[in-house]
Amino acid sequence: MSTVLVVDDEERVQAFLRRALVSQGHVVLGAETGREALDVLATESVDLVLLDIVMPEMNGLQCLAAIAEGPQQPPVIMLSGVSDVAARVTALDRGAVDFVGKPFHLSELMARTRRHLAGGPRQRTTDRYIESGSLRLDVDRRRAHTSVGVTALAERETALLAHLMRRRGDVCRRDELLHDVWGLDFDPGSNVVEVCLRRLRGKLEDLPVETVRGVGYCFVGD
Amino acid sequence: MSTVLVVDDEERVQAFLRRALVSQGHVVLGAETGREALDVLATESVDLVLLDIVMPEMNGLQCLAAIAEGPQQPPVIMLSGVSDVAARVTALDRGAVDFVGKPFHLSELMARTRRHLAGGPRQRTTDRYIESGSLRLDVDRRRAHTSVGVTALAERETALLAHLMRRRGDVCRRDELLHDVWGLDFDPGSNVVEVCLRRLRGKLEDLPVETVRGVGYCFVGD
DNA sequence: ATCCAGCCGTCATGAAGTCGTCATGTCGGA
DNA sequence: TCCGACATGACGACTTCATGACGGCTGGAT
Repeated sequence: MSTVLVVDDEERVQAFLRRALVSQGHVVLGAETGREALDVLATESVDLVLLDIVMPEMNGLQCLAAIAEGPQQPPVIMLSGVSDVAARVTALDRGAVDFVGKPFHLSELMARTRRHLAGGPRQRTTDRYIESGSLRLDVDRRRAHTSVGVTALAERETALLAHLMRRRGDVCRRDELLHDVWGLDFDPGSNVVEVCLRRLRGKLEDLPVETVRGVGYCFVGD
Repeated sequence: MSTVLVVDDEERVQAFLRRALVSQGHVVLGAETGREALDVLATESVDLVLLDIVMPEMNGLQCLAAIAEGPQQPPVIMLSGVSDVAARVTALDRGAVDFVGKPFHLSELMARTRRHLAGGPRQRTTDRYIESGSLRLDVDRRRAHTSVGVTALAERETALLAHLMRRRGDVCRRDELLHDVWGLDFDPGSNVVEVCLRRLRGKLEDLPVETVRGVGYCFVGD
């Protein structure tokens, strides 16, 4: 996956972050001082740096500046126990991509980590909702909001509707749907697609999906 | 879902931000001048303001000061094309909760938007209470205050509910909960999560937590 | 030390939801 | 009219979740 460098002089924080990052599938490098961090960056390819501000010898802000001069400039997320606004501004000004105060919630830090790693597994947050006219699909929660009300959808139904809505106006061929929604590269010889769409139509009154005989289906929203 | 007011005199920036925010499920109001923004704030309920600094007529800093005098004081995130440190410090000193330089990464701005709409980590880390609708969780004393009364919760129950409430609106995956609430990086092969949630549901009538089959749970309070 | 109450993980079992398949009905086009 | 494609309703295997019960454990009170 990706390589993350954790720079913190506290042993426990190091271990804590390492565990969390490893469990997310990342390779984790550690450094206990700014200088050590720069050494690592000089030799290892790093995709993201988590950098504590308060450290002995060379503090995080100095280290951040040094990283900006170095051979590679991975994104840096600053960690800090102080909620000092000035430090935060300085850090962001000097090129840190994000700033997280300690104590932090692990999930939040992990979310930010994912966000700043190129093509992270959770870029999907941007298309959580798909809208068209009066219909809004919440892909995460699998709910369709219509003018009538809110309807819960099954996973497969959500995937199918999301696909059709993302390609609104285009005709989605049957084999395309089988490939993208069902992950099948062949025709199962049954009418799965029709049945799934039928269930959608049953749940959502006036679903703007029309049948293109012999080809597939087309979402015709706004 | 929240209401966000975007104040920027540039048409393109407005549209750009509007699209991004709508896709996150927010209601978006627009204003092209500071005065217009104040008018909106006088009549509409707004949860967050994105405010450009450089504007004709009344600039962002003046507008910020005026907002602080107004009927409601929603959090304000300042946007600015200038990288002037002084402007940033001034803005933050005058009560802006965050400062983002243009050009900005959309994902970063959205992250900060979400953060400040969710109640902000500045308070969150120290916040003893987590509230949502008629439900209030006292994290320290492990008590849930509802419209019915006060209920004592166990430690694990409190941690789970706190996590779900902090991420209200988001679907919390099972493995995420195991990681953040139980500290497990692997699946114990049992139904701990379900059982713990069951105990919460047993103690708190009408707990607004819905299950997303095959994924996890989602707190759906206002 | 002993007992008791609450916490919390595990398990067995039942209920509910998911989803592919099939049989049959219906419709459109040549 | 006939054929093929789609619509529809039902069924059942399967997965996942909800639920109640059990027991080890711990900390406080007796």
